[in-house]
Amino acid sequence: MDSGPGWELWRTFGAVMRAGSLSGAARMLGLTQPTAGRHIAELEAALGAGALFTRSARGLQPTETALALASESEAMAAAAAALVRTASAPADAMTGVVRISVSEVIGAEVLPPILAALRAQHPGLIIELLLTNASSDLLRRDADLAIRMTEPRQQALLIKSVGRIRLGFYAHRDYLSRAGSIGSAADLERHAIIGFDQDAASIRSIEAAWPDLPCFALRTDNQLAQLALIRAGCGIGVMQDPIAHRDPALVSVLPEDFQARMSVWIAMHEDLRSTRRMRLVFDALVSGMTAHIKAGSERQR
Amino acid sequence: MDSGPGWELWRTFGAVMRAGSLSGAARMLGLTQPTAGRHIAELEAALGAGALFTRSARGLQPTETALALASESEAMAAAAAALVRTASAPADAMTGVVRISVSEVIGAEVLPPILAALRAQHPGLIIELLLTNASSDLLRRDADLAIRMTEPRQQALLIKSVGRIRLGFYAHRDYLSRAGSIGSAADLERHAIIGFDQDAASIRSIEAAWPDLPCFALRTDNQLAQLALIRAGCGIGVMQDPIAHRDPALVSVLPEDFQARMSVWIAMHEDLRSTRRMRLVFDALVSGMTAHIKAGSERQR
DNA sequence: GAGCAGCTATACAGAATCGTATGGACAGCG
DNA sequence: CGCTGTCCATACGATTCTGTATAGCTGCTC
Repeated sequence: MDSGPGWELWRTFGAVMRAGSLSGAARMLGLTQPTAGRHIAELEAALGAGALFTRSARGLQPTETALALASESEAMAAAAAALVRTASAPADAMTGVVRISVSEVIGAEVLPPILAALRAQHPGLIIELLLTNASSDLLRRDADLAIRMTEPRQQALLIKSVGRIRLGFYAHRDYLSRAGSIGSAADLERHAIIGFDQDAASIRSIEAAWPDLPCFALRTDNQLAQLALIRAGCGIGVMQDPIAHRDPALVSVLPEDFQARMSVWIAMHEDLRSTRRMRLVFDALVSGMTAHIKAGSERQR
Repeated sequence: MDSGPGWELWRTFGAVMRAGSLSGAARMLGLTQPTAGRHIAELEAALGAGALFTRSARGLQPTETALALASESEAMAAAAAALVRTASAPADAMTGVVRISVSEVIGAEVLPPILAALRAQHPGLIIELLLTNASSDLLRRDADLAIRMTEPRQQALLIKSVGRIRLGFYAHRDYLSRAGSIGSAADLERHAIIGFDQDAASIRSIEAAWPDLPCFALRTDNQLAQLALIRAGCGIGVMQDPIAHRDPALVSVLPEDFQARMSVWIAMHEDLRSTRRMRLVFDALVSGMTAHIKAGSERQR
């Protein structure tokens, strides 16, 4: 039985794909360039599917065959990383690594206090935050846990719905006193709206929710920057109610005309159920996010 | 940057998990027992999460920590196997390995002629058939393509619906002439019904479709055995119309009272789109299954 | 209880792998 | 144009890893 080429070869293959050169890959992995070169040569010989790369003096360029392997190679790397995480502590311990995938806003604005409380109780926990708006793959184990705004419809995932976050338009009161307050939606024409730049999906969802919105005056795809712009009094933008309500200087704009809700789920791979720290963090995220959503329904005093 | 333990160590870890012993794992991988033992020891040292196995004179028993790693380890092995498959030929060639996951009935009764025609056109294709009724994981790449009877609701999958297969009750004419023909559903009480033994999901779906069915007289979870029993004249059972119609000796029983439809999808991982042979087999499955379903709507002559 | 079969652990020699050192090629820059 | 930085390919010595051989343990069978 031929069990294929050595797995170490696949590791350097992945590194070469990402680095674009043997030397770069060797630096990544703590090897030397000749070793990386030997690995690739051995891999090509073992596969017998022709060359994987075309060598040049400024690096290795992947052939079509190598490109077809790219995503699968990353999946293997993700699996290896997940193994290391899961094995970072005994399964029944409250120590070790947990990797959480969340959106930028949640990760920067909502999670820190939740995680702080969690780590105060369990100092051995190590949290890795993967801040990305593109939903990374839980099944592929790019992360152990995830907070999702779209319902994960996949088997093999442990899912808990925690409610819906209210969204609204907000502006700093200094901005409003400067640019003039707003009585009706028609007044928005005179105002600076903060929105997205190129993120087509977000733009479309905003347009779907509020079709008669004037076009964005300030554009960025970075949602944290949007929040900062609002707080700095640059204009009017979309904000989660619970986040806005923390700052008394932020004023809700046309709360009747512009509101939306965003459902929130916490998801975890089923296999992690028996790993105690994963379950612990899962429960902490559920209760923390529930509290966060609840805070949004109360106005600041 | 510490990039974790060597991937080869994970490979022997997986083998030890499956074999239950160092010696068995070594035989699987073409290594020797001392090497396997060294690998595990090195892995335990590298992870620092305590022992992965408790050694005994009759093998290695996984600890809870090791059990938590089992499924992820298999995912890594699946990724490695998928890499070997994808790299078994140049991406633009019509040769190489394609692994298909299908149900036992489809795999044994429907696919063979489709695959025969395909291989006649492209002799370089190597087909691996994974016959399992439990839907294996496409995202985890246990297989490259799959024929599914439930709609795959996952991103990153290329899905094509090919229609619905009609199901009905059938019996061999010899059986009916021996046991008496059937005029109404009440007559079924006197007859031998072929059905499932322990497969709770299948039993429930049958009961949902035909609530007033007498209990099964002949039981097996192996659907191929069910077909064989029907063909041998043992009794009445559920059969796909297109399969039944091939054999003039099979007679439809109460076609008005007992009928159902089973939707069929062909699914493939998105990443394989650019691999030409995968696309080829995908298209062949689509057209082949479409033809199969169409054949079910015509009675045999 | 002796014998057998299966397993793990250890010692040591051989083989495969790796790193160092070097040469050659190419692109960017002053 | 020459210099520099980066890259790949090759040769050779050192290290690491692997396999063989052996001892010890356990459970089963006769």
